[in-house]
Amino acid sequence: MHDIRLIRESPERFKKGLERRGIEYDINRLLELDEERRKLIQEVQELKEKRNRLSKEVAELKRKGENATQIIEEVRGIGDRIPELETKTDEIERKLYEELISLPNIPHESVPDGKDENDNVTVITWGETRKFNFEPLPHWELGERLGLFDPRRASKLAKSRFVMTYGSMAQLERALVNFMIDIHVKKNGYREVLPPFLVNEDSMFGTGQLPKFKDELFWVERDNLYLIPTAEVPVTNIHRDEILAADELPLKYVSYTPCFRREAGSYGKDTKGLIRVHQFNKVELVKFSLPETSYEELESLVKDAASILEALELPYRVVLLCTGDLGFSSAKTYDLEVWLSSYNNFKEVSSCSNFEDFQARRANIKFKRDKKSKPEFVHTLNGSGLAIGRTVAAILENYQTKNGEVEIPEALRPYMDGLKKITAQV
RNA sequence: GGAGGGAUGGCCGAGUGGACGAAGGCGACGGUCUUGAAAACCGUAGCGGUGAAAGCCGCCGGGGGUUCAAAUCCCUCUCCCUCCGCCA
Repeated sequence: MHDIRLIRESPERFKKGLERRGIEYDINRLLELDEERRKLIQEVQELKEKRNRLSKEVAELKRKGENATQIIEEVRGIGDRIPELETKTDEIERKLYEELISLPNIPHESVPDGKDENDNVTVITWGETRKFNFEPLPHWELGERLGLFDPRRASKLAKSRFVMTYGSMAQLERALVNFMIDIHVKKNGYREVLPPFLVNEDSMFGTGQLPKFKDELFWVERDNLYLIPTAEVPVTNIHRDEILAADELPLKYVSYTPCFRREAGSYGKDTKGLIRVHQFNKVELVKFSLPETSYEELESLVKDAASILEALELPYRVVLLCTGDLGFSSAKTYDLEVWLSSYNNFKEVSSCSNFEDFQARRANIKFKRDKKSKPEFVHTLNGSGLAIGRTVAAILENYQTKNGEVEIPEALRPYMDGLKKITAQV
């Protein structure tokens, strides 16, 4: 959400920011509403001031036992006008608010201009993509042939786009969760948190999923709760409506949760395997930062996420999203993409973003530089560290052997009871 | 699901429609004292809006109402707690 005062101060900057996202927006509408709102507020304030003053006189007279009917009559007239003006003010404020919450964040200056994902910029490529001396299988075929991947029965249990794994493939998933959390806690200095998987409307609003992206969410109507689409939602909202101390920043959390996404409008895309499903596991990194260091924090967030891929020796690249591909709440985003032979391409396993104060303003998360100073909004950041299902897919495809088995990356073996290879029905 | 009880500042906790942004305590911060610390004593402190500023306005869970005037009265919603039932 945007700050109307900043827009008022530098409307051109704001307008250009939206234009970079390809949004033509009539900014004057905002400025007019703002103007009108402030005029009304001042008028109401003056009336209230008068009413308060006269009411005090009434109290004074009554205490002395004197007659106050004359003043009471006078104040009554003022009192009648106030609700009228307040209704008008509320109406305008509502309109202004609706506008402000519906506009996406402004891209950071370092974000390249572009129309869509084709204009994204690759900034790092790491590792060699594997050359196979046999025809490699996609991960879903590997999994099914091994008898460890069962999307058909998962559809029977729930619906299509749900998946199920058995045995060492299920264990691999669980191992990856522990492996990733351990690294982020022990090496990267994050604090582990296990949050609720269902959250209320306020939380969904705070991180920007509501009201715009309701169709993407699973909703439990009876209790008016939403299944989280990412741990970003509960974890960022941990500090909703709080004022933090500057010396406790940055706050760094790591969180494992399942994620639930309706994937509305993605019919026919990535229909096979673990790439696009309604429920998947993810380890998420969330930071609360000082405004002046948030872009350094973004860089280290990317490194933290990438350290997992390096530990697993999976080839990846880091892509800087262009203005046209940037998410609604983000000011700057790097995607980490892992090599998948089935796609003959890199596929996103992590998305690391700096939201600046966009979410903090929605969720009302502030900090104070010291006791006396005025509260300011923090900057929030998050990134997957990593998406588990897609990492499983990447391990299967990158570590497959000629006979359709899968080697387990060295670093992961301690988490797999020392198992070196996934074989049929294990 | 049934019955009852609550929601006041960072925390605890008073509050008779008018002197209440709100007693008192704890905690916090600054100072005095001290070699240092503790104790004691003195002092300072909420959030938002509006305004160039002084100031003004609003905020006692949310929303609405009564009144010249609401933390206080009325309506409504939400959340929390206790007991019973169910349950990993």
